[in-house]
Amino acid sequence: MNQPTIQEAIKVACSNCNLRELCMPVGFDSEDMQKLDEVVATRRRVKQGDLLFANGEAFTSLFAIRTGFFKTCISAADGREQVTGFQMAGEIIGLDGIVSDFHSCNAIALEDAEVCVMPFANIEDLSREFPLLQRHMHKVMSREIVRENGVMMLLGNMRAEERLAAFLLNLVQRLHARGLSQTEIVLRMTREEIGSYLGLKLETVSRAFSKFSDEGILEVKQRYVRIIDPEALKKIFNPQTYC
Amino acid sequence: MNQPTIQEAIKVACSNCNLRELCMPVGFDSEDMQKLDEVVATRRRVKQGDLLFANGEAFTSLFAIRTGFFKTCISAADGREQVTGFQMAGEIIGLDGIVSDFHSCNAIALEDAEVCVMPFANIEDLSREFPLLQRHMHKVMSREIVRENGVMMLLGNMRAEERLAAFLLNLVQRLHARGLSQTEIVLRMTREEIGSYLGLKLETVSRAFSKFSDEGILEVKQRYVRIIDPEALKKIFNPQTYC
DNA sequence: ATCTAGCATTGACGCAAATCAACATAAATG
DNA sequence: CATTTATGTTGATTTGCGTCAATGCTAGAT
Repeated sequence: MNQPTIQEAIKVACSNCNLRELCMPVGFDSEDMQKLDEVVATRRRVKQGDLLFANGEAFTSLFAIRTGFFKTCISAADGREQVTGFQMAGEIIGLDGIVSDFHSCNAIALEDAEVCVMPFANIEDLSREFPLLQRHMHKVMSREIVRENGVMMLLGNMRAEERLAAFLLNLVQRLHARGLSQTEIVLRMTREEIGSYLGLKLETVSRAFSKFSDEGILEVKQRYVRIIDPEALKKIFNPQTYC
Repeated sequence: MNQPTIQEAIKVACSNCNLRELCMPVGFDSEDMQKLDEVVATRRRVKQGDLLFANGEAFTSLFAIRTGFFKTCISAADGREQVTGFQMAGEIIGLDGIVSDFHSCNAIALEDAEVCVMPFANIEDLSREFPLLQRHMHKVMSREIVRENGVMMLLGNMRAEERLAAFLLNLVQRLHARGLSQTEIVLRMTREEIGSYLGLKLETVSRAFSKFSDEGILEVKQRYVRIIDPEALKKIFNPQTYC
């Protein structure tokens, strides 16, 4: 689990990457885009279940996910775990490490994955040269702060079914932005991992899925989920908007 | 409540500010420090109960707190509120606005306060010029991400008394870093605001205070709190570290 | 000094989710 | 193929916190 994953010295180019609009700022001419390719040093493959980085590990790079699906989690001294996020293609992972030069969470691949390794020194150097990149990085970090604010609302104020509805709506929205279905999901995480993220036990997550299924809102077959009635889901997520 | 607070055109200098080590990077020579003063455009006073900025308001500036105490909170469509943080002197507030150019939370002064207005354009311009400032801003944002990760652990995994213990320990630690007592606090927020931050109802917060008081861990008189037994508090916050 | 409004404390009771437990299903392995 | 292991579902019961309600405390207003 903890052995270093293979560093692959394949030079890759953001300029040719179909995920560029997700990871990188827009508005560059092709000449600047060439220079921007320098943020990515290498790619790295991470097998399902393996760590991309671990709590306590030295921070050197951010990672842009090319393929695959990750979870980040922190654990208390007594072993309790909290999943702090699920990350998919085009998203940036590793921001937690900047403040102390050490990572403060574990990033684990939930399926075989490939990431672009972006040494943070490169990012900072190029950010000083390219205001568009600087702005982009600021937005990436601010977006993460705002996302976590939303999770706090979820954990502090919502009941189990509201949390699951919010989670599913967020997930399909992000998948849809990547060209996937708005209604069909194959979950990459277990009920326990969903529960950890949502501050619930796995049984409660399972029951909420079953309830939604009984009510005709979802079709659920283990990891496969189809949203039959998205409006009903939105109504559960935020009742007041609809009543 | 919502009328704009007075913009004061007092030119102030970070170079002479006793909070500089909290807000600003260290390691500048006096010449660079002069240029760095340009990040702060003006100061602004905010009265107790008034908004520093509001959800939906255009984002233009970050704010460094000179004096006073703030809360930030978000509210759902149905009125449920979540306090996302409490901020004190030397801390930076407003990072939520960067991603969308609009603030996504309310920042409310819990006591009369004064802030340094730092137009974000100034920060970005000077960050390109001064790597130390650039690094500092990245750390400020990363620190906020890591803080929120910790709050997620709190909200997702901990019981009421653990949450309150964690909250109090965090508060005294930050106050102590500002030269105040490690053991005595005068809370700036109500039981309801503490509860909102911790995902609890005000009655539960009050009961936890009373329990700690009964057990001889705290002395509690309304907003005044004295920590009699810090070790016991740490033990509650994280049992496994001590057993 | 007295009144008032906002905040805090405490008790009784109810409920949503946790816990405990049994079983079902699917994927992994020999 | 059968067997093991991980994951998921469902039911019965418990419990920690929420809800509702009454009362107390304190600061500021008059």
